[in-house]
Amino acid sequence: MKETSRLGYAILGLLQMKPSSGYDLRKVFSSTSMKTYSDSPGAIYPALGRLEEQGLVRGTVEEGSGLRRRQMFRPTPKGIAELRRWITRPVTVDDLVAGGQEILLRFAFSETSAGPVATLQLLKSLEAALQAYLPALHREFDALKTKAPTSGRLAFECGIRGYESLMKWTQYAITTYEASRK
Amino acid sequence: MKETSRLGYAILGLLQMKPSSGYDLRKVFSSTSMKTYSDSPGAIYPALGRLEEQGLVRGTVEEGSGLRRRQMFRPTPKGIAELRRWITRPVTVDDLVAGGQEILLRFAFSETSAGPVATLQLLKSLEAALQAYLPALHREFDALKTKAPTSGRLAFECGIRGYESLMKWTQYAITTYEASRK
DNA sequence: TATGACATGTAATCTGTTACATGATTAG
DNA sequence: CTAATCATGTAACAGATTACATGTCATA
Repeated sequence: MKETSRLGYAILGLLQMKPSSGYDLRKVFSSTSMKTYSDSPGAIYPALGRLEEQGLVRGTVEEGSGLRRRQMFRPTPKGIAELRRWITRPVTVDDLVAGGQEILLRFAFSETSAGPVATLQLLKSLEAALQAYLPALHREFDALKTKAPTSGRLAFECGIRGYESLMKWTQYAITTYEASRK
Repeated sequence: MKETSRLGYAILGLLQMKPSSGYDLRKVFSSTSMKTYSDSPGAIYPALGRLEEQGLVRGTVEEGSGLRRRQMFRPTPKGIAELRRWITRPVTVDDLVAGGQEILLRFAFSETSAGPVATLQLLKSLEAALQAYLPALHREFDALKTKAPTSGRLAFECGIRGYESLMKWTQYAITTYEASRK
């Protein structure tokens, strides 16, 4: 079985929070802060089709009296399990290099989909991955510092700051979660 | 003429700093911190081919005595002009939403390709875009704060912190640049 | 001489973008 | 009645991934 794309997981996560039609999903993606994902019908309807083929979601046409034709999608038990599997797998350095967007998506759905314990585990896993990655980045920066032009050096610093900011957020999120569990 | 992809500009920028073969480029992309871009031959060689078709680079086969067959690529004048055009165009909010990776790439090449004045302009443009975007993000956060679950709220905060960190870096970079110009 | 690194490429496939197409329903 | 919005899709295309294919050169 082929792997599910990031858009696929984003859709699966949204459906798990609230059954929706393709059009509903488009609205979510086009409204701010989820703009990273495409709101184009040419992306969403095929993605829904693939998820349905894989047995992760099921669509049912609504036939209310005066209602427009509208297909509501819901995750199947298999879809819910797959979503949880994706969310709870450990964070790797590759996940970080890829930009952290996927991790954030996993985190955003983790509470409703996998529960607070799993959420905390995800955060700890992220912290561990960052703790492993940051020193390597610093070493690389020290090596590059002398020979690169100013703009290259600053660009690298931007990346490092980004990861450091992510680390601070992670620790803040862990604290918040641990406080709310008491 | 079709638009050049991000990978295309990354290649163009690297070639402008140092003429390279496809294999050289793969090594740059596979070695740390440029891992965002694909180091697979199936991405790089076609990308080089497209750039050559568009007249932005030119490849010449090296025929040194005992050397292996090796094609070195260099940007053409047209390629250099196109790179500068891409670097110097103003930063939009859409650029920010897309994740800021493209902006960073533009910045990384800006000094060698467009000069320090253009680099400073790019940074100022980025600052302006952030100044326009951050208040909107905060408003959206306030609206979402009450109804979203903890994980959703925290995920949003992560995004905001990222942009704030980027803003601080931008201001730091501007200061650095202005100081070095004196 | 066989193994592994260097170096370049192609083919199948998947995903997403852009643009177009269709029809139902509601508001003015 | 007509325009806008709701709602769903398709078709052509571009770009990337994966896996495979090919051949050169150094070295053990």
